[in-house]
Amino acid sequence: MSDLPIKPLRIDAAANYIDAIYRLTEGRDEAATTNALAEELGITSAGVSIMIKRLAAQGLVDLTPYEGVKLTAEGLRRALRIIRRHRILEIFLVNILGFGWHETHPRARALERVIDDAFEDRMDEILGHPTRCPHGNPIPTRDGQLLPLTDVALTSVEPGTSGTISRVTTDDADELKYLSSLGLALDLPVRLVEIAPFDGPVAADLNGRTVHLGPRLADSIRINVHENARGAARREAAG
Amino acid sequence: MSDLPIKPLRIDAAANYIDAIYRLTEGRDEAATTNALAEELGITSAGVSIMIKRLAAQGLVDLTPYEGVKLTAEGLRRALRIIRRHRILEIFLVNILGFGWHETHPRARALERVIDDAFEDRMDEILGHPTRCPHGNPIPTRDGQLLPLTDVALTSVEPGTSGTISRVTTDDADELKYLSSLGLALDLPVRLVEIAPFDGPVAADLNGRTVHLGPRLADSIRINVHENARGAARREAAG
DNA sequence: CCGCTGATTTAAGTCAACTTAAAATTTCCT
DNA sequence: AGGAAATTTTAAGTTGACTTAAATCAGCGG
Repeated sequence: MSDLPIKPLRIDAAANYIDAIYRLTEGRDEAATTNALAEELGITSAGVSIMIKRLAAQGLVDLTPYEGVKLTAEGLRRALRIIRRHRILEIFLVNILGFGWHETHPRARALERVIDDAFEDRMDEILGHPTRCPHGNPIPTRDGQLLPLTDVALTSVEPGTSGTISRVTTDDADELKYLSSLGLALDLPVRLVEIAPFDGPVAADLNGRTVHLGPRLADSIRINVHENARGAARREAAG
Repeated sequence: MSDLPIKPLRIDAAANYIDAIYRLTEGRDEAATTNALAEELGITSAGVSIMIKRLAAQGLVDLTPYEGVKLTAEGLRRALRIIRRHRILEIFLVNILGFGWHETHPRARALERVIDDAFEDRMDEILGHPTRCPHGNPIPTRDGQLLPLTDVALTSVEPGTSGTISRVTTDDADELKYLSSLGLALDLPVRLVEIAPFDGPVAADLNGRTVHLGPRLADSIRINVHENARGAARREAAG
């Protein structure tokens, strides 16, 4: 009649921070600032300040006071374990449970900190070892390897450039829902038509139909440029 | 980039208590004592004493000081919601994820307090609206109905009585593992051969083979007695 | 290079859910 | 019924993860 006491009733808060720091520093090489973390985690900067000191003491982050934090090798290892779990869960929620790609994020977030390795492995196997999440983000391997991304922002290429939708970088449910209502999905062919000036709308040819997106939303769309594309990417992929 | 803040970093402790109280009072009509709860939850009786007062203030339990607690109607409703979630999760873990029946309990326990109604409904649907968990316990309906059990303890029938294994009431992984290693599974035909005196071993014919079990373990096996059984049940089903 | 602004850190307090130790209550035994 | 033993409750302290308010620091504009 006895089970595991489920002793720690509080969820490992460190994982929350590690995870947030990873998201904030992903790609760009800068440190995550206290304020940015506070915003991301929805708590005050004072709280963050205290907590990151504890993380630093545990060797999970490198802390430069009044500067910000970066993950240490160990911190990064942990972050990638969580990211892997998160993304596999997202695929699981979509492929097995039948949720839409806009319904996965908070659920995966809640689940990722209670499942164990065996659970992760079963999902991975059932799903056929997926390599990316429903939004196109690559899934780190168990030992923390992450495929380098070759995609670029839709808004970073010359008008006329065509490619394939590789990734969507927003987590926002409403935005994702709207995008799929436009018929947008991974691996669809897309061609940038025009970017209106002064933060104007972005026109793109999506699988034959022309859609118009606000600049912020367009920015979250990543594409792999076709080999024979007419225009060239203006800059490298970001975040 | 923002998600739900996952604000309450602490898991709803009340659910833990409700759940434990249900398990302790299931079947028998007595109140759950402070000590029993403390044992079940792995905390001190002092802590339980404080907490159940809070639960009482919330109208979830009826508290008689120095006596114990019983669930109120509302408390029972909540307990049954958790139990339902738990048992559906167990089926899910076995049927979809491929875990053994001894590997489900702690995992379902961890998961049951982070999934939402939609998740529960998807599982229920995918599983074809199962009516019992892998250990044979009935699954409450969404509105808290629970099928009355008609099974009795294997150790409560006259030697010679035959029936079908309906349920196993232990949660212990090792015990469950051992039972399945003996070839025991739900719905198998079984016949009580003999109960040795002085808390002696219990001999049973299990699907043709005779197995010998310690009295405690045998006690956790429930059977539905065959209509044409030679012996009659000695007492009603318990716990 | 002085001072102001905004970001960051420290200090001190809160809250839930515990803990240990002591006090109160019930139960059991003769 | 009387008193020891067991159980339960109260009191007071601890812990983790916050909070608000005050103090400190970086960085730049003039």
